Amino acid sequence: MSTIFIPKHIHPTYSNTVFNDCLLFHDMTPHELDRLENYAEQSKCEEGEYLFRQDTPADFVYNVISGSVAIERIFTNGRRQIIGFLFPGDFIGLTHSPNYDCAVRCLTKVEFYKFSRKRLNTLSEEVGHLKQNMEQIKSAIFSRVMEQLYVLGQKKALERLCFLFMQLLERLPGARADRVELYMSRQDMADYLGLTIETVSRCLAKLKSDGLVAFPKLNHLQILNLPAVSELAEC
Amino acid sequence: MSTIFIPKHIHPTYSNTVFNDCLLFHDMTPHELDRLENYAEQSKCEEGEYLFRQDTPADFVYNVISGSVAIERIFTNGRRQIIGFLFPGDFIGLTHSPNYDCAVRCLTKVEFYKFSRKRLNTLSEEVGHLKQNMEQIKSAIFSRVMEQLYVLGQKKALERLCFLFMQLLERLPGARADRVELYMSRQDMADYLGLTIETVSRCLAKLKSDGLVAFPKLNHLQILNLPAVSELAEC
DNA sequence: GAAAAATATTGATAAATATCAAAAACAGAG
DNA sequence: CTCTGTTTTTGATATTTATCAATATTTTTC
Repeated sequence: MSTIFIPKHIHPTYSNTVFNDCLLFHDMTPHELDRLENYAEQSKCEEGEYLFRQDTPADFVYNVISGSVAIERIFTNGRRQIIGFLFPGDFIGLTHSPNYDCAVRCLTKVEFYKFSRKRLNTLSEEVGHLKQNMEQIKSAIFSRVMEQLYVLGQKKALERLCFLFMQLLERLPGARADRVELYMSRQDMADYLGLTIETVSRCLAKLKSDGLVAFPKLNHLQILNLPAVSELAEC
Repeated sequence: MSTIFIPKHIHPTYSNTVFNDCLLFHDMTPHELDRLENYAEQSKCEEGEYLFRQDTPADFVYNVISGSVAIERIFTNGRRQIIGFLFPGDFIGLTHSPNYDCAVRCLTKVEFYKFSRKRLNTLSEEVGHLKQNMEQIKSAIFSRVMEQLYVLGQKKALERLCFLFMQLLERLPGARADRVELYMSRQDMADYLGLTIETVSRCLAKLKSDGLVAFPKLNHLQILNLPAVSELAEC
């Protein structure tokens, strides 16, 4: 598996124990959660910084507490493709390879928990739920990447953007149709969707003039006509 | 994880035990291989038939002995995206989800080994190598899918075709630059590369007229200028 | 082996997107 | 608040790819 962990995630409540409600730690007993908590180290990273770089030792697994990151893959010719965006609750780094095969860049200030991958693996041998949950997360991630293949292979620019919007609406904790915060730049959107920044900009203009969306602020998206945007995204 | 298993694979020699040299069964003792052999059931499937369909119970893992298959994913609107092609030595069906998330269609007559997924999982608990190898295969597959994201997101039609050719050259057992058998139709190539059949056809014509490739027969590709094709594929 | 069916190629044109260039909007520093 | 640098938008045009239609080739059937 890879470094990317993008589970379909219901926003965790970190109230009691830091891991409650989090998909990876679902169904675990209080005792098990306590043990896990001992393994976690909380830390943070500033906007623009990298959590880790491609081809460096994959020693840690991360769980995003707050903020957003972009998963980037650099290719031989130096160009990059953004593989996905991750948000609070999402996991990063559950790869099997010795090195990370992607880089992770912070789009905002990011708070996260950091686990030793080795320890997490050891623990997963002992705690049945943990292991099963890890597998489930991987399944979900792979499923999402396959959907993205379809998006890049078959959809038009406008549809790709709507797809991104729907994805953000579903995955950003606290997002509502009238308030979706876009943490990434237009260039990031372009690199994610396989478009140029100009095409992204023009599609946004079109969606605006058609009354499907509005931008009270540059990075604050309002979806005015959800059925229409959803329809374009599915198509 | 998903149903797709596309290990970077050195053609297995099925001479002594059927599993020798096969990535999944690498480093296993003769005793372990014997045990595994008991779990395998050999079978075959005709061209055009499906090994399995999307959203059906994922009860078996397959290992291709001979022939080629296409991994297809059908989306809500009924359109399909080909996720990848599999060849001798490749594994299919090592998903974690209860159902397959892709369909597998035979491009040719296909011979394969069939394992009960449950049994394979049980065995992987006991045989360290097996489990590790399974993880490694998944890593490789995921890595490949990410590369494909880049291909669909960034490359032009001509480059995508060259990418496919290089992939076939590397992965088809026995393929050489002057003899790459294309088991898929032009439509399959198009659905894999996110193009139309006409664009595929025109790109082939261009590559031919530029002297980079030749087609002694419709599905028999000769790469005449390997550096040039490789260059286009990387780019 | 000839006819029919399926698949692939080619042509003309339209649509979508990229490219290059300039203007506008925005964000941060002082 | 104003200046400066960056990001975004818009405009004009070129390139790429899709679409629709016709022809050619290959495969299948009898």
